[in-house]
Amino acid sequence: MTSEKILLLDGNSLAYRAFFALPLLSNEHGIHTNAVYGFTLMLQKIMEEENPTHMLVAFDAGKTTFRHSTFGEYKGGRQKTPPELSEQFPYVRKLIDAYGIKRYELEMYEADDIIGTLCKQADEKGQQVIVVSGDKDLTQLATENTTVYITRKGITDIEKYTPEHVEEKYGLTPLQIIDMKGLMGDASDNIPGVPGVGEKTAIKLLKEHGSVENLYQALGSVSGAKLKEKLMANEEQAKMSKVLATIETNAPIEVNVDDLTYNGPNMDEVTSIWKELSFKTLLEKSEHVTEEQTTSEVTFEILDEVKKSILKDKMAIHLEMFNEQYHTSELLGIALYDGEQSYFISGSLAFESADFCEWLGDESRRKYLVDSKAAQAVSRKHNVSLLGADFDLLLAAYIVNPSISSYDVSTMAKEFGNYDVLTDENVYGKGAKKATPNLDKLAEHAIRKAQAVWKLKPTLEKKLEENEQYALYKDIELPLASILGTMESDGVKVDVDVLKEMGVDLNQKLRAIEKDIYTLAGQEFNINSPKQLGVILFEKIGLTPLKKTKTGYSTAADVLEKLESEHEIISHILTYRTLGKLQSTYIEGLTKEIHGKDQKIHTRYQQALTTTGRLSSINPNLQNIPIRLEEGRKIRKAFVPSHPDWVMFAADYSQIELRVLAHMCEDEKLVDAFNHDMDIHTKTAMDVFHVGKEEVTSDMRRAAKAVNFGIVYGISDYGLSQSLNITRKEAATFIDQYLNSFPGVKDYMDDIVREAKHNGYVTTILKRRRYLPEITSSNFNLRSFAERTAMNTPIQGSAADIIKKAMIDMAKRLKDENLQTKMLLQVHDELIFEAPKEEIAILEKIVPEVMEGAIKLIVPLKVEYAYGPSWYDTK
DNA sequence: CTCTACCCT
DNA sequence: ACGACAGGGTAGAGT
Repeated sequence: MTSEKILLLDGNSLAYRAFFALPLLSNEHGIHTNAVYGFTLMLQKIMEEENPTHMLVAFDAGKTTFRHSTFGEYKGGRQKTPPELSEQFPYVRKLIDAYGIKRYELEMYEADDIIGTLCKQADEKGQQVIVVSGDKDLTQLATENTTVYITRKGITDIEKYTPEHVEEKYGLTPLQIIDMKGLMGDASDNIPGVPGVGEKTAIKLLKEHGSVENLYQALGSVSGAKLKEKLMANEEQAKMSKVLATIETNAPIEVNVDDLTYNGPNMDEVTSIWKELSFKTLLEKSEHVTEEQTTSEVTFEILDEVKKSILKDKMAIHLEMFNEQYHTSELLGIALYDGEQSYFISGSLAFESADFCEWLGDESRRKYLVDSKAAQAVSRKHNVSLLGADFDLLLAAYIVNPSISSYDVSTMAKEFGNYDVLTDENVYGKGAKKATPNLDKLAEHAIRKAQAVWKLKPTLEKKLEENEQYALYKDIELPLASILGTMESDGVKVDVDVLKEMGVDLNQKLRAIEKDIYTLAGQEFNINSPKQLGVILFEKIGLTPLKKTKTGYSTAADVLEKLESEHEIISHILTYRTLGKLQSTYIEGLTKEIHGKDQKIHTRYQQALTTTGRLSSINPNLQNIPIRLEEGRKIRKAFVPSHPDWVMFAADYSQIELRVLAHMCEDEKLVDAFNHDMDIHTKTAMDVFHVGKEEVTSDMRRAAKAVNFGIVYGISDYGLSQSLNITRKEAATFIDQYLNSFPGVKDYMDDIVREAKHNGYVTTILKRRRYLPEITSSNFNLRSFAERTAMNTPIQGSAADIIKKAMIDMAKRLKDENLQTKMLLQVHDELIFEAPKEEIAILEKIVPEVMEGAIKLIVPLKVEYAYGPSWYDTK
């Protein structure tokens, strides 16, 4: 016989525990979810750890139980179950059913009694049982075969009561727990016990006499007159209390242990409940663990070569890579699907076929792809240009909803109703275990992706049309993908020697500062460890901690700056941090990313990641190369043109976000300021402080600048007070003054929040959307965040729209003018090119022209540019 | 893997 | 009273 393990759960008790252990969470429909959530977490954890073969969740049925006939006031005076909890019980039950777990309740009996009865049955047969509850009373059920798990604070933290553990904790046997309850009573169940006898006395008495009955027989020998008197006066009550505390082990239940077989969950049902309740974390996790997701079968052919006859005018094609770093990753194979037939060809074999390469480069033969930028980059690596990319699943899904958490094909397919793609993790494994599966499995996986692309195309295109986003998708994102791919493949040249020299210099400086710090601290320690540093500064040296983090003292730069005058060590630490950051992230980090073949860095732009429509840059991130401080800015000297006698040419939009704001809110003064090309921060200072241009001090301008930034981000007095280092009150006054000075801005902010509440989303100039379900939340934080997002996203997102359009226009213009100039980088409001010197003159004309003309606003766009022998010199 | 810190627009 | 300004990426420490 296989070893059986029976898990019995006290549903009511656990739901109560979860409810009070967790904050009152609720989903977007206002249904409270904390008890269900906590219950689920606990359930998941315990099932994973115990692997039970049998399971049951017992519930209390109704208010009256057989115990009430013994004692009418049993459980009297108990608080009514809060409605926020009651409303969750149906979900708990639904969830248990979805998990395929039996549940049971019985008129007149409590969950304890059902559990007790089943325990006894199982125990008699010698079966292993685990009881889970939040109620310590159940520890009386512990036996050699039965362990009782009681939740401690929280819900997943568990204390395991074996008879030994009971003995250890109380010095009693599990059955004596009942006697203990009889003597001491239980306030929560309104069991009286003997007044004046608490846990300590009860245990002492029971150690001596063994049970309530024996105690009363030997009452004479009890020491202490007062105690004896109390016991004597309450004999009946003590005996009744013991009866009340006794869990019934012979309840007339209609289930028996064999009915409780557990066969695993119906994950579809479980996840659909999770979805209903918005359990995002669990949903995400489940995608990683789900083992058997896929259902339908696929038939396919594995080819050794690509024949012309299989290549159609419209095909889904997927290039399966080992990892997402497609510039360096191995191409594992190519899947093709024409709506009927599926093919797979291993590795880069396909590129050996002239027919295939010709088909790939034929614009009139339409390709449907998962990620056209990656596919184009890989093709380019094989010296073929992929043309005719007609559908890009990644981009389409991103435009439809930029908040989707992950853009692997499996997730996207699921999001839009196709469940037939496995996750990459599922196929390859994760972490150190990641490996390419056998050919059949690999082919099937790739083909499922190609098929998903084919099947999802109409769904997504329809959705894009409905949302009036087809143009954004087709005329902006899709062509931009090709341009970005080219920029990535072209890469930017880096002069390693410049980095190396800086590295040596930095290293020297770091060693010196390190020594100073150790001397000042009086000991050596790891300066890079905030924990160790905190101990040194705030315990050893005795500085006053101004701020704390979750885990200890905050040693963040803004905190340390305030302490700078207190001790000499602080400024050294700040310098050490600055230089250390340059060394590790930029000198060492960038050096690692230089490709040996061409001495270039090929970053990857993530085109479907940010919720606002911006790009992001990884491996490495070239959008955060230092500029603010001169020491860091020097890093830019390493970024050079890839040909001698060429220059770096950089152009950036001036105040693009504030111009977008002016366009959208149509505030008279703001629009006017840009139409007259005024210094916007000075102008703001003039209006907010009611002074003339000449009277604006540098502090006033600085404050105005911070307010302008704040406005763009969806301002709060707290945020502004932080950036200006002023009190919240002062910040609030500033904001009020600003909004009074620019009433159009105030109206815009109010309107956009109202619009977001009404539609559930906000949009940018090119109809990019961001959904904000939390805008109606009753949780202050969630709602406030959504409100700020509503104000910020149209501004940041529209600015992103503009530069994306500019990049497309720019690429076309460079081609039309037959220039050699290459667009290399995009840094949100800035484009960086490399150009032969002869082309500088024309760039000076066309770059501003194209960028400023990308999208017409009611205020002009302004572009500034500079060029020089390195990126550093483009200032 | 999470946290802290710090770099950018 | 509480919370605590938008969007990102990377490195190092410590669990």
